[in-house]
Amino acid sequence: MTVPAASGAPHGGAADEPTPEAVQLIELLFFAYRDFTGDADAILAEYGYGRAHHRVLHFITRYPGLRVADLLLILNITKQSLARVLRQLVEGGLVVQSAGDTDRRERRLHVTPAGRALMRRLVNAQARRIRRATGLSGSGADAAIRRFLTAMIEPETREMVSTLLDLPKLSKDLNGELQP
Amino acid sequence: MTVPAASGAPHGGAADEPTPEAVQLIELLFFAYRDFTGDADAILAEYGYGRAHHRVLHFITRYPGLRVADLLLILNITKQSLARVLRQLVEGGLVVQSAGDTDRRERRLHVTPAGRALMRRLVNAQARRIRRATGLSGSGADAAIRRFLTAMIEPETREMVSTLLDLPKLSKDLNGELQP
DNA sequence: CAAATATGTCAATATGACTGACGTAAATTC
DNA sequence: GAATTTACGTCAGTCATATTGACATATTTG
Repeated sequence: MTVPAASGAPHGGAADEPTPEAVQLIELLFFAYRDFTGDADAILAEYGYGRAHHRVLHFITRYPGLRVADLLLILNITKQSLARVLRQLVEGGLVVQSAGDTDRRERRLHVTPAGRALMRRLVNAQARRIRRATGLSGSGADAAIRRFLTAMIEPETREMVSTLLDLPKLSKDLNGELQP
Repeated sequence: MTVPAASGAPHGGAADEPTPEAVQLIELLFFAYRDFTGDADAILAEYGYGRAHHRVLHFITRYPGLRVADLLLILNITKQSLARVLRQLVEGGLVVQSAGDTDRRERRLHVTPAGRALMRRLVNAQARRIRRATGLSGSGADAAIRRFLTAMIEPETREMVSTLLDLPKLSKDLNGELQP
C-alpha cells in the first residue's frame, strides 16, 4: 500500500476535505510570499533594518499621523515589540514623533524625507513584482485577486483593512477613526 | 512643494511608478498571509511547535522520502536551522528517518501516523480558509489566483515549484529529481 | 483629586534564523 | 586501496523578532 498522498487524506471523505487545488494554493502562497518579502528584505539589509521596520514604516507612510495604539492594532503585536523597532526608526531619522494636537499624550507618527526615500525604494521593488504578476495573470485578474486576498483576511480584521484601504485620503485627520 | 522622493520620480514620472492598485495589493498580501498562517499557528501552539515545524512537516508529508538536502533547497534555509526543528519532530514522533536504499548516507524522511494527524488538522484549517476565499471570488477565479501567485514567485524558484506541484505522484521515487 | 488612558521601559524568555568550524560515515574517484 | 567528495550532524555564538509581566510617567477625564 502506497503512502497516502498530499494531505494524508484517504480521499473521498468528509465534505470538509481539502481539495487538491486548495493544497496547491497553500504551497503557492508560501513561495509567493517568501519571494515577495525577499525583494524588500534585500533593500532593508543595506540599512541594517528588518521586516518589522518595513511594516512600521509602511503604515506610517501610508497613514501619516498614526498613533502608536493604532499601529499596535494594525500590526497585532505588543507595544514592547513595537518599541525597539520604532525607536530605531526614530534614531535612524526615518520617523518623527510629535505630541497630538488635542491630546498631548499621543505620539503622532510621521515619516521624514529619508523615511520616504527608503519606502519608495521598497514599494517600487514590491510593486514591480506585483504589476508583473498581475500583468501575467490577464486583464480583470486584478479584481479577482483583490477579492481573493480580501476574503482570506479574518472577517473582523477585514473591516479594519477595508477602512484603511478605502480612506487613504483621510490620513491627515484619522483621529480615532481607525477602530471605533 | 513636496519632498523629492527616493529614486527620483515625484509622481507622474517614470513608467516604473507603483500603481495605487499594486500598493493596495501589498497591504492585502500582508494581512491575508498573516491571517492565513494564523490558522496554523493556533493549532501548532497546542503542540508546542511553530511555523518552522509546519513547513518541514508539510513538505515531508507532501513528498514522502524527501532527503534533508532537498528540504534545505526547498525551504532555502541552512542545515543548522533545519536541524533543531527536524530533531524535535523526530523526538516528538511525527517524523521518522531511514537510510536511503541505494545511498545509505541519505536520511529519507517520512511522517508517522501522528504526523499525518497533525498535518490533517493544519491543512483542513488552511484549506477551509482558501476554499472560502476562492468561493467568494467567483468561478474561474481559482486559475487566475494560481497564475498570480505563480508569477509572484522568483523565476528560478518557480521552476522548482512547478516541478513540485506537477509531480506530486512521483513522491515515492523522487530520487534526486528535485534539482538536477 | 482620583481614575482611566497613551505611551514608555526594564527584565526575562522563546523562536527561528544566521555564520563558522569541525566530525563521521558512506560513496566516488584516482 | 587510499584519497576525496558527499550527506548529514553538531557545537558554539550571534541576531532579529516576538512574547509575558511589572512598573513608570504624563495627561486627560470624571
